[in-house]
This record gives sequence, structure tokens and C-alpha cells, in this order.
Amino acid sequence: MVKIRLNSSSIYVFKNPTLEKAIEIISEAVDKKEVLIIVGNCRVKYTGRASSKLELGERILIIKRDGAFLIHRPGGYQPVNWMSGKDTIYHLELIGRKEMLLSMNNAKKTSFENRLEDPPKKNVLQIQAIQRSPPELVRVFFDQIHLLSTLNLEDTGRFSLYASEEDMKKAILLKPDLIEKGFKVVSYEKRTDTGFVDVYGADEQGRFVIVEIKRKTAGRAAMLQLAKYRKSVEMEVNRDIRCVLAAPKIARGTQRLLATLNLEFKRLDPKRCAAILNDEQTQRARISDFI
Amino acid sequence: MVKIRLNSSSIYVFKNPTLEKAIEIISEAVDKKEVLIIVGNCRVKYTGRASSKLELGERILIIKRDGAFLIHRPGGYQPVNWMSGKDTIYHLELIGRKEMLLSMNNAKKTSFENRLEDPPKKNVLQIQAIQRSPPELVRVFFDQIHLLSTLNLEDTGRFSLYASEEDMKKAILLKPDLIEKGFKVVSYEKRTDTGFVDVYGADEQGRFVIVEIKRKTAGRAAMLQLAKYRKSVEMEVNRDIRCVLAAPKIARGTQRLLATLNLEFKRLDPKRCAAILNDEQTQRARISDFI
DNA sequence: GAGTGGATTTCGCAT
DNA sequence: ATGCGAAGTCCACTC
Repeated sequence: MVKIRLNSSSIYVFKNPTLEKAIEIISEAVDKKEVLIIVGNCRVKYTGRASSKLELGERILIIKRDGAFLIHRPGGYQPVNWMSGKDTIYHLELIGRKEMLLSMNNAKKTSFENRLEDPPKKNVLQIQAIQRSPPELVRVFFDQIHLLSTLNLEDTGRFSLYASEEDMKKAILLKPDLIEKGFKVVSYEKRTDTGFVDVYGADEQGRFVIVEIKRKTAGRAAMLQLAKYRKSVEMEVNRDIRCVLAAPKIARGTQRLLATLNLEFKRLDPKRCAAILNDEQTQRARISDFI
Repeated sequence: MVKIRLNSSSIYVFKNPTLEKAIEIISEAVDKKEVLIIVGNCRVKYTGRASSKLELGERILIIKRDGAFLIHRPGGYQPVNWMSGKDTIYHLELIGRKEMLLSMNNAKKTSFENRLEDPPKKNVLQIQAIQRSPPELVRVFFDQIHLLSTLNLEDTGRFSLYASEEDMKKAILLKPDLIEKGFKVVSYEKRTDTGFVDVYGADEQGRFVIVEIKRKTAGRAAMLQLAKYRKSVEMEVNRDIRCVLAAPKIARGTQRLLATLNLEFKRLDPKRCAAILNDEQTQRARISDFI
């Protein structure tokens, strides 16, 4: 086992640590809320909202400083097993191989102990990630650890996501003209008895307008939903209302439905919304970009 | 820079490699479809279905052998940026710091070149992950790499997930009595003009039964959907049909709707389904567990 | 390629 | 806590 301390951040790398050494390092890292990367040969068992079993193989386990827990196989975007990290607590233990197999099969320990002749060799490292609510348990059984690294990462960088549906709404609030000249926002995310209206406003002539926003092609569902909103809002305010569907485009073959339901379509490009938010917000951000 | 070859699998670890060395190692690893772990100080820019920007900080980048690409911050369950790995290609480049900032701000290279006095120093490693469809691009700009590891992982272990809705369906196919005594499965996932019926069968008296399965509490939506299925199936077979909603429980306040729509509720515990699948399937699996 | 439905969905925000 | 809607949802599947 070789321990290397990297000079930059507090990054330690351990090559082929014994399981005894590994349990020590991992315990300390979890306590100190450091990020852990563990590469090794393991089995995984999960019980909770569903249950799963993953047989022996080499994987990457990441435990983050907030407790988030990810087991990644060598391929695929998603972790094969995980824990969100909210209220996740950890329990580490060295156990015997037979104990592990019994544990994986949920057999009772007593029946095992009855059959046991020699005390078990402690040759498997069990990592339990436990969550209270919803009750979930992931157990990883490492029989070999190839690589173990503890990381103290500094990451305060701001993350900004542009042109989500949320951002499109913000852009409309900033520039109501995106809907049409003279449009005024009255409120947004107005609750109706059937759901939400994205934006609620008035046009130049003072008529009520409800706006439904879609980031992507607006389809039949969005139109029917908007029509339903119209109904419930008209019941409330007791007058006619204009309905605008704001989206990059409408689905093929829905033109007629749009007309039938007396809805209006306003082309609204998510990227343009992103650009508007950029213009408004990034004057200061741009400076920090060049630091 | 220290290079360590671990004796077990083909695992290499590089401590504080220069960016020149790193680009070499990463290129080779991506070509050979090895798993890569890169820890370093970076910025990230994403454009595609949406767009995002992540400012400077220390993160973990994982590139898997199928091209899956994940950038993880020190906290949080989800990757902050990612690429699924389907048709993802990679482009690596050493660029100057100013070039990077201009690239991150989408400025035109020409305007940059006009302002440029000295040729830029190549002191940032850019990793581009590019996807064709939907068109997406993630760019990571490392100005320092703390830790770089290439992994050749062996992972053929089978993964089994129990008690998903799919498994509940399988359990019913194995033990139709779960629905009721004498129930017989005719087919499953039968297509109708409005959607799918989970299971389609006949009761003891030979009446048609359609079964809708929910892993979780069945609500209003499931009931309306099932009622819709009934209609379209009745149109087809031209006779009355029984509708059974199989779920662990129904939502509060939906009892009346259930009656109104003339649906029946059958309590079906996902865990019990999992146990049944276990009984049927794990006789052999248990043996392999003890290897 | 587009469309549909499920997911250990996750992640918000509302009540 | 619960419930609803959105997500760069992902994913498998059908058309």
C-alpha cells in the first residue's frame, strides 16, 4: 500500500490498501465530510422503494461530502445504485465472506452461526449507506480495493442554467413585449382549480390574457390544458379571456385544434429568452469571467 | 508528475500531470475506451437543449468506456453537467487562457485576434464532448489537473431490480391468483388505440378482465385511464368487461370515483411480487451467491 | 426519427 | 409530510 499526498489541495491517493487500512481512511473521510473515490471489486445490495442486487464486478464508488453516494459501472450515464445524500448516514464494517453472502441473501444470522465452525475471516469491507425517509439501504461489499482517494475539493463556482421553462417565464416578466406589444404582466403561476397558469396579464386593450409557456414544441396536451385553464379563469373573472400559447413551435397537425379551442400561438425561442436574461444579468457576470 | 501502475487491473494514476501530459493520457484512454477519472480545477460550458455555465472550481470528471461523461461537484447526487454517451465524440485541445474566456463567452475569434498582441500561452486543457442528436456540446476547461486515473475495469456482474411495475406484471403472469382465484392471463401489454393495458385476461366465469398495475398508490389518473381503456376494449370485443386496478392502495378520496367508474380494486404489494419472483427465480441464483 | 409511459425518477414549490 | 409539475429529465419501446 502506497500513500501519496498531493501538494495542491488535500488530496490523498492510496494504492491497493488493505481492507483494514481502507476502513480507517474511509471512516475518517466520511467524518470529515471529504469526497471519497473508491475503485474496487464489489457486490451491491439495495432495499428501499424497490430492491436490487448487483453481482461481483469492478466499479467506482463516490461518496460526496454531503453524503451523496454513487456507484458507477464502467459504462452508462446513470449510477447503478445510489443514495441522494439527504440524511444519509454511513456504517462501515469488516465482515467474513460467508457473513456477507448470508447478509446478501437476507438469511438470519443465527442460522449462519449454527452452521459456523470457525470464526469467519474478516475479508470483506461492507459500506452501508442508510437513509431514514424514505427508508432506504444500500450495502456495498468490497473484497478488494484497487484505488482509494480522499479529496478536499474547493468549489464555490456559480452554476447558471439558461432557457429552462422557468427562465422563459422570467424573460417574459422582464420583457413582456416578447408576448406582444403592450402586454402587461399581472401575475404569474396563478393557481386555478385545475392547475397553474404560467403568466397572467393584460393586453393593450385591457383584455385579460393567460399565457402558457412550453420550452419545446407545444402539443395537443398543452392546448387542452390551456383551454381548461381558460374555462376555470373565465368562471372566476366572469369575462372573455385571450389564451396565448408561447413556445418555439407547435406540433404538426395541431393547427386545427389551436383554432378550434380559440387559442393564439406566439413563437418564443428559448435561446432568445436566455439571451435576454444574459443581457439583463451578465453585465456584472462578464467581469468575473475575465478574472 | 508521478505515474503509478497498479498491479491488479490495468489502473494508472497520475499525480499533478502537466496539461501536455494529461492530453496525451486522456486521448489514449478515450481511444482505448478505458474509464477515466479526472480531478482538477475547471470551468464548464454547455449548449444544447438548454445552455449552462459553471464557473471555476474543483470537480471530478468521469468519462466512461462507452463515452458517458459526468462532471460531479463535491456535493449533490446529480452531475452538474453530463453527456449520455450515445454517439458522444471527444475533442481535446490545449488553448490559451484568453482563448478559453472568449470561447466561454461565445465571442468571435476574429475580435479576439484583433485585440491579441502576443500569441496565447497554451495553458488550459479543453475537453469537448459532442453529441449529434439531439445536438449537444459540453466543454470543460481545466487549468490544473490534480489527479488523473485511467481504469480498465472488469464488470460483468448481473444487475437485478425487483418489484418494479414490470416485475409486478411478471409476478401476475407467474401467479394469476394474485388478482383473484381462477383468473387467467390472456395477454399483456395489449395495445389499444388509446394506450396500453397492463394485463388482459379472463375470470372464472369467462368474463374479460383488464388489469392496470401501479407500483404505488393508484390515483384519479390511473382510474380515468383504466376507464378509458375499458371503453376502447369494449368497442373492440363488443361485450362487457371487468376492470381491476392492482396497486398497493388507492389514494384518499378516490373511493367514490372507483365506484362511479365501475372499477374494482385489488390490493397488490410490490414486495410480495418481488418475493414471488425470488421464489421462482433465485433457486439457482442462490447457488451463485455462495461462490 | 418521433411519440409514449415508467422511474429507487430527482428537484422544486405549493399546501 | 404530501402532492403536483417540470426536467438538458433518462430509458426502453413502438410506430
